[in-house]
Order: sequence, then structure tokens, then C-alpha cells
Amino acid sequence: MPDSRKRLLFEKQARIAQAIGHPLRLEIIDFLKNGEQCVCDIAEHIGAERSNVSRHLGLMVSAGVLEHRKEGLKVIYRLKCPCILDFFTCISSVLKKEAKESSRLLKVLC
Amino acid sequence: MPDSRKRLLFEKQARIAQAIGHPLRLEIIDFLKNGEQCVCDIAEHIGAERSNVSRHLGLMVSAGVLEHRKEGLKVIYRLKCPCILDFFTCISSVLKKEAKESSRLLKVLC
DNA sequence: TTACTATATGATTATATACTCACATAGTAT
DNA sequence: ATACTATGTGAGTATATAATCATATAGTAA
Repeated sequence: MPDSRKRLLFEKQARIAQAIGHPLRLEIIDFLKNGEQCVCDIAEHIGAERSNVSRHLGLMVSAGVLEHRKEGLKVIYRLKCPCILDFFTCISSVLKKEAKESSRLLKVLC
Repeated sequence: MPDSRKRLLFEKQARIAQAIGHPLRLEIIDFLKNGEQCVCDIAEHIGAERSNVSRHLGLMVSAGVLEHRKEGLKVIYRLKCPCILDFFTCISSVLKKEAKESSRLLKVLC
């Protein structure tokens, strides 16, 4: 793979990682794992302003993480690919590794 | 799980996702998958300023993605957990999904 | 000691992101 | 038509991030 193409790929990948790299957005993704939801229900669930939630949703759509459809007045968002949930598994491995280290350190100190 | 604890978890997870959400940092992680490297070799490989690379590395260490050790003058960085590489698999799934859609759209247009 | 190398970091600037408020739009209901 | 609701977006502000340059530190070698 040529260098310029590789760089473009890293940029695309970074965009996706960035799109999920925010606590509210992760909470939204976690909420949507059980099925599609409209903006106002998402906003209520995570306890944030609708306009703010709307922006976060737009960002995730443009990053290719979510997709949406209209239903009357409401706009319904859903995960574009359930594979995005693998992120949680992957992140958990990193956090577990960290937690193990902390507990090991704690044992040495006590 | 109580709400405050859940929020804290999302923040920790977001920090990790953010730590890999940058093209240069992804390139560094990709470079380190084959083994540990010192700062200057990393900087040369990705073609960026050492001071800049040093900051990116520090950021990833504090997010728990990398760890480092000293060896003489050099500081050697490595992946703290190879599981971070699963991110690439996960991201690829999202990108593939997107690519499939684009090609389907293209077929309709031509 | 001095000279050199690798790395980290303070200070600065530029840019990006997050959030809020106010308003516009679109659909629904009366 | 008016009134209402859900959503999106412009404008502004605050904060975070990225990059660069200059400098400091730490180890090496002469």
C-alpha cells in the first residue's frame, strides 16, 4: 500500500475513533445497542440538551457510526453496524489490564 | 451499576478512544505492533517532529495504551496491551460496511 | 571537564471541539 | 389558519488539542 493511501486510511480510522471518543457519545451508542431511538428519548436518557445531543448524533452519522430515518416529526437513530459495539470489548480489555496492575501495586504497598 | 459509576466508566473509555483517535497516534500504534521502538525511530518512521511525537506518546501512556522504559539515553515505547490492535479490526468492519454501501450506490448510478 | 545525543516540556499560536441560547424548519393536531 | 412538538443549525463563548520553537534535563563519550 502506498504511503499516501496509508495516511488516508489512518485519517479515516482516526475519524471513527474520535467519533466514539466522548463520554456522551459512548453513552448514546450504549443506549442504541438495544434498538433505535429518537433524539428526544436519547436526550432524556443521557440527561443532556437536545441541541447538544443532535450535534453529537450528526457527528456520529457523518463519521459513519450511526444512521437515521424520519418518522413523522421524529428522527430515529440507530447503529449503522453493530460491530461498533466491539469497541467496548476492546476498551474493556485495556481497562482490565490497567485495573490488574493497580491491584498488584496496591498489594505491594499494603 | 449506579449512574455516577457508569458515567465514570464512559469517561475512562472515552479517554482511551480519544487516545487512539488521531492519525499519527494510529500510525504509531500500527508501527509498535511489531515490537517496541524508541522515540527517534518512531519519529523518523512517521515523519514527524520528535517533540510532537513525544507528546503523542505521553498522551497514550497516560491513557493506558502504551508503556515505556529507559535504555541509556533512549526511551523505548511499546503497546501496553496487544488487545488495542483489535481496534483496527473493529474500525475496519465499520469502514467495510461504508465501502459496500458506496459501491452499491455507484452501481445504481451507472 | 566539554561536546554530543535523545527526550521532555514551557510558552506560544492556531485550530478544533463542546456547549448554550435563540431561532428556523418541518410535521402534527385543532 | 394557529398552536404545538421535534429537530437542526447559526452565532457566540469557553475549553481542549495540536504543532512548533526554544530550552532544559539526562545520559554518553571524548
